[in-house]
Amino acid sequence: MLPELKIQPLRYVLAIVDAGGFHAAARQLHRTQPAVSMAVRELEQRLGEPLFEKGGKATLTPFGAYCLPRFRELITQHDRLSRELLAQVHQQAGHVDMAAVPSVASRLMPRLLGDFIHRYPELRVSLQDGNAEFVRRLVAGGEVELGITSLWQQDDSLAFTPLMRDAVGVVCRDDHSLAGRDSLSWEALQGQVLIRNGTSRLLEGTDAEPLLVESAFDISNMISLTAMLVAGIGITTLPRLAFPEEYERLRFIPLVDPQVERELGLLRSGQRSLSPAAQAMEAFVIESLRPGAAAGP
Amino acid sequence: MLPELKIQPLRYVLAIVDAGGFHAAARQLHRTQPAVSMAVRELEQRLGEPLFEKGGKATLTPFGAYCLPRFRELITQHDRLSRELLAQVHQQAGHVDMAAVPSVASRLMPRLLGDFIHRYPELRVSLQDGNAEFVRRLVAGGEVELGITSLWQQDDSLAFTPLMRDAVGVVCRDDHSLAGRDSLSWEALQGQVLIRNGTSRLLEGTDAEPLLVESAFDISNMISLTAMLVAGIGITTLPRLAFPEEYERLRFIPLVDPQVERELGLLRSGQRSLSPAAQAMEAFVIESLRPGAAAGP
DNA sequence: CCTGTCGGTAAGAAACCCTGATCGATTCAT
DNA sequence: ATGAATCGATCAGGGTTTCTTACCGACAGG
Repeated sequence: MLPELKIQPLRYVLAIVDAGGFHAAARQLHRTQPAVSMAVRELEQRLGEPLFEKGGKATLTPFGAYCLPRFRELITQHDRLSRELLAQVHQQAGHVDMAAVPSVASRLMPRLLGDFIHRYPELRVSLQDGNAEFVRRLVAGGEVELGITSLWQQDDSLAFTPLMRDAVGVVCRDDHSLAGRDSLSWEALQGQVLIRNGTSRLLEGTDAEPLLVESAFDISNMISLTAMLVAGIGITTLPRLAFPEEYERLRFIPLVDPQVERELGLLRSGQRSLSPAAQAMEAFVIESLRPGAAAGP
Repeated sequence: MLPELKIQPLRYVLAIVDAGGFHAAARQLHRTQPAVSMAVRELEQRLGEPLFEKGGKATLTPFGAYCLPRFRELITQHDRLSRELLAQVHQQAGHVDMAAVPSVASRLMPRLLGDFIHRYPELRVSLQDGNAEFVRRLVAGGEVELGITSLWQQDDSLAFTPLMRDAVGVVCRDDHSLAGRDSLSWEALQGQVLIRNGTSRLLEGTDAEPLLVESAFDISNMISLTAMLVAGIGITTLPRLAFPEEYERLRFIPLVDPQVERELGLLRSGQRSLSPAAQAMEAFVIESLRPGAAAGP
């Protein structure tokens, strides 16, 4: 029912009008004159009405004059779309939705995102933060394309690229009896008031696991946790990156027996592919946080 | 530089998404499945980025999801244009600019335009009126597509289709000495106070030409002319159609010696072709005002 | 394990679009 | 006038695009 208008013949019509003839148009279109003639005639009989007068010169019919601005409009919209998609593909435009665990979001991302938007000034980034499970769920559900987190359980539908290892240590106030140590073994912590937090599960399955059953509190909120530590109510364990260095009275002492680490990495969907902007972000993150390592599956 | 997006592959993408698969889409597009697959792949490599995930099912990539509404938008605009142009061609939409001499405009056009818009309810008409020279100039200059007028001088660049002959007669007040006659010869008018008007040139070149030199007035405005006639100041000659029948005191007496007629017809540009709407009007006018005559060159 | 459905691939056929040569008409200069 | 130049139209042909037919491998459900 509806005739399919192809873009190119419409361009020919515009060219004929503003070049003032079929020959001149053909020249500027890098086509031969018959190509232009035939394309126009094809278009005319598809519309069922001539666009140019038959006699001699290239003059628009009234119908042609009616069509002209509309052709121009459709071509403009086509070109706008084409340009826009190309910009997306070439990472000169676009948007990345991502998520990270709080320690990464607050300690690594500010610098990283600053560098990123310096490298890709046209791209936009949205960052959410939440615990590892939250990040995993956002990535798995497609609500964000990338997550930076530690991986608890294996998931075939998600792809995890390790970026860095983050050692767990003990955090206490500077006047605590352990505060002067360079390193600790788990036995030294026995009998201490241990405050559990969201990262304490890292100790599960290690020699230090017995400590967890002794812990009196379980505080997931970081502000509350630091408040309790500063108040000298107890001690806790945290990965190095999660240790809030802005509190002068808190000390971080590495745990060496057992050595416990979390592995931070980039999480993405295993089946869904990435938008061009997210591809740029993925490569940028890997390059930034894993210096001297090539990307690989 | 810019890739040319053809409309059809975009349609394929939409169909794949809302049919939920390549096979189903191919069915509803009346194509085979490989045709759809290949068209999509062609589009993908033209964009430089896949639209659908590779593995198994037909799932959009994030880039594909980004493209989808934009494809839909471009297709919508294409179809809107296509539909609109088709409506123009099929005379289901459009606009006719035309002009007519005052007698035609006031006596024939109201009825004719009423019938026309009843026949073509979607079309719109603009009508200007003015003397024959004015009408001719509008048509020649392309400001209107059609004129209904009498033709003074031949003009190769204009096409004139005769519609009706309009006999000239004498107009006088009902108490005038000639008012009772059924017909008149020019000699009977000698010695009368003759008022010239815009149509008096019709008498030039006829036996009645001597009357013109006797005329005391030359009044082009119709209101003024009728006022003078009603006041009994003189008589005039007018074509039948230009005789203002709404004035009860005025009489029209046919001039039979010589028989003078003007030929009213449809005027259009000889080189410029007509818009579809104007074509409809042209045919309608010819059919309405020249009953029982087929259209000719 | 077989079977139906999915999408991808290969080869040939049809349609499409372009080129090169040529034509008739018009215009312009001689 | 008449010949040259330029205009757009036309036609045969070949190269590309885009379809169809036939077949493949992957996967899911009975």
